[in-house]
Amino acid sequence: MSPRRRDAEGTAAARAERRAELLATAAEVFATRGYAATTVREVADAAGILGGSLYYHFDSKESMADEILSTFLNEMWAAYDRVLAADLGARDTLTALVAESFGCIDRHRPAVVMYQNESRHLATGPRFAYLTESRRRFEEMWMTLLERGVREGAFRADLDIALVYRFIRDTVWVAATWYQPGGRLTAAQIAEQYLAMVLGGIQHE
Amino acid sequence: MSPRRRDAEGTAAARAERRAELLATAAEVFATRGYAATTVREVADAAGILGGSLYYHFDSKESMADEILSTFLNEMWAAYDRVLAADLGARDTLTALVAESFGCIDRHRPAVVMYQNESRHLATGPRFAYLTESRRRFEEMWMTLLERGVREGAFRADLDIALVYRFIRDTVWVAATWYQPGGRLTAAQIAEQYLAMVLGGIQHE
Amino acid sequence: MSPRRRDAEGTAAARAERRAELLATAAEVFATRGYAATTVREVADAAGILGGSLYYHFDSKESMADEILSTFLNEMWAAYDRVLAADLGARDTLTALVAESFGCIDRHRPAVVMYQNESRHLATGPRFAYLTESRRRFEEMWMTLLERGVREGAFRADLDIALVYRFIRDTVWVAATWYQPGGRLTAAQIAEQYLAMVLGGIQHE
Amino acid sequence: MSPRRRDAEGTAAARAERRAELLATAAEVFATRGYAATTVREVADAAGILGGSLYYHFDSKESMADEILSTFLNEMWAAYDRVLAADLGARDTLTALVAESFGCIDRHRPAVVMYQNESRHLATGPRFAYLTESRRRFEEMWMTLLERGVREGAFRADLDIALVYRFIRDTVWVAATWYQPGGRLTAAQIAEQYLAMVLGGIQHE
DNA sequence: GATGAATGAGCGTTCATTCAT
DNA sequence: CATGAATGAACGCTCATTCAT
Repeated sequence: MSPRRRDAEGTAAARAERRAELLATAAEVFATRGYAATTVREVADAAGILGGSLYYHFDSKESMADEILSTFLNEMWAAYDRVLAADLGARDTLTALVAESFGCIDRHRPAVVMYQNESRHLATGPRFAYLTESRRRFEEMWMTLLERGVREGAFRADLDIALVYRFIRDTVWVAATWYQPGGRLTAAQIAEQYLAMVLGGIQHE
Repeated sequence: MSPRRRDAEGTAAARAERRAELLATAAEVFATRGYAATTVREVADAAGILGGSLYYHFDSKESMADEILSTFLNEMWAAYDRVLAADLGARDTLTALVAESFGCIDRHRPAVVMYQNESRHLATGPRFAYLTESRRRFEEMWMTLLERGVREGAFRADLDIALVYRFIRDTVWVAATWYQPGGRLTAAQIAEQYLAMVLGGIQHE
Repeated sequence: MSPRRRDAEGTAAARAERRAELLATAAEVFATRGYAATTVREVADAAGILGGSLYYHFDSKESMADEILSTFLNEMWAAYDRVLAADLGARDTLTALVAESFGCIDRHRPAVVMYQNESRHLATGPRFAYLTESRRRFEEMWMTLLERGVREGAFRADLDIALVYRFIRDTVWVAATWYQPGGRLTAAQIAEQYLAMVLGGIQHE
Repeated sequence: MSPRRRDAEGTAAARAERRAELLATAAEVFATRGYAATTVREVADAAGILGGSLYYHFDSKESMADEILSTFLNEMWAAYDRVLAADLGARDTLTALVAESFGCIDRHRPAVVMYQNESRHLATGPRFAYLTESRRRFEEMWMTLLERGVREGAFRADLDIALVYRFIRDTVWVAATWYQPGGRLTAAQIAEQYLAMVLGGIQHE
């Protein structure tokens, strides 16, 4: 590897790293204060630079949100696709999907919070069409799984499938709003408990 | 009762009715677009008047949010207090609370959505201290109930109580974001299904 | 005419009048300082209001430029079309067109200056496509007239027509940059002298 | 000449050449987009370097404009002074001045366009006082020439001298906005035609 | 000579709010 | 009660400029 090549890589890598740093900061602030209510100056303050300086790295406030959300969704779908490719039974697939979801919350908490709070509003712009598409695919995936589970006798047949879908979806993702990495419970422990509740109910038998 | 008195009451009643109308409109728009992203003009447009005219009825955009949220919370607590006063067993109390919660969603859907999306942000101002207080009381009420339920043998003892609390809280309230009055399922039917899931789990036994 | 009708008309008229006032001010400032170099606050200062207040009347800085230029061009073409409809000989048509042009300069001086200085730059946006179209029609009209004049024996045949076109076009319109309504010479007097020069040359015979 | 001396000269010459290159690029961009509307980055892009790098060569955007305009004006006045020193008759002086002017347009087209479009605006700063002074001298020179021409019987006496001055000035310089070096007509041919028009008029006798 | 990250003033624009009518 | 013109603070963003490397 020539020194020039190494330099170029070093520069590009440093740049990417800085972007990632700034995006992590921005995601944190957006998640805490809300995207619309957060000013670009607040993000910059949190990053220790001036408002205008953010525009050296990003085109716009919107493009920060875009990059934060798409990075998260890409990783989420990669994880989901691995689970689906494993071709497990309905119950085990559900278990694995919930576990992966909590893993995403663990690694992308601010992005998940943003997704919860802002996607409905952001999705109206053409730039965020992928949010709508992701939501559609997500619903499709879960509905298919739940229907299969009922067919296979793994899940109760007396429940409204669409309602169960929303029940699980909301239950899992809203956890991002209160989950704290490094808190009393790990993401895996929370996933385990959630699965116990969702599968078995909270009632003593 | 003198004619003057009656007039004054008529005027005051008309005024209150107009306020309520405007607040219902505002809540709808705030819930749809998000409080921060909604302009006063959008609220006024939806009400068929001009932006400035809202200020005859309300001090500020914030005071609209205040009135919307406090009206909802007051009614919610009145309903909860009636349930608690009935002194039922843990399981029946839980059932009644969930039913009442879905009733609130039915009657105050936009306010509940606002509460979900904005309360964290709004609660930072002193004017909205009651949001924090309500959240505290809510948690206290549910934790007490769940602990009692475990003690009484109504609920499973192997679950993390704090997690169950959040599980139920989120499950119930997030429903406001998709619930449509007059849709396929009534609020009561949704409540019933939710209770079936929460109590019994989705797994076929 | 009902009082309501009269009121509505009065309001609409007052509004249109205010717009016209503000546009006249804006045109003056744009012409003096240059469109790009003029800030919205400078326009507002000249109008005695605050920067933001302009946006009650206009969508954007660009829409002010648009309205100023299109108003001027519409009137100019109306005048030109009247001349062309009169079906005069080439010499008299040229005389009448030059006279009307100076009339436009007299009534729309700042707009003409803006057109001179900014149209090339503004015309790149789709909103100002009419500037390009007007320029095309203008050239076509003049070229046709000059060719006819040569054919009819009214104008010299030894000159490059395209050059004569530019000669006249520039000569006439650039006058807007120094013409002062109410100055030593009226627009009509300037037109007369210009015609004498253009038609007869400055050389003593 | 010592090697050191030769190196220094070589360096200084190379530096001056790079400056001239960059100024030519800058003038082109300023003329095309307008000085105020052109960003330093656009100039740098056109030169194939980064925005900040221009500041190694120039103090500021303004100093680029300064150097472009003063270089042009210095050369123009050198040419004019040569003409005036020849002590020709009024008609021949006018002919020579117009020819030299078109020569300037040929060699300094972007600078002339900038001068046309921006000098009024730039001249307000003290740094560009020479623009005002040049304009004054220019007017003085032409007015003196025209008055002499009328006295000598070379030019018509029935025209307003001040108007004739502006007529010629505008006619000549505005040509820079459409002249293309290497186009259908050379600068000398355009000058010839312009002189034919200005001196003899466009009318057939 | 040139880079690239940052600065900071200022821009066009928005919007909650006021108030004379 | 409502209008509509205006306010003024703040916003997202731009850009001439600086400077360590």
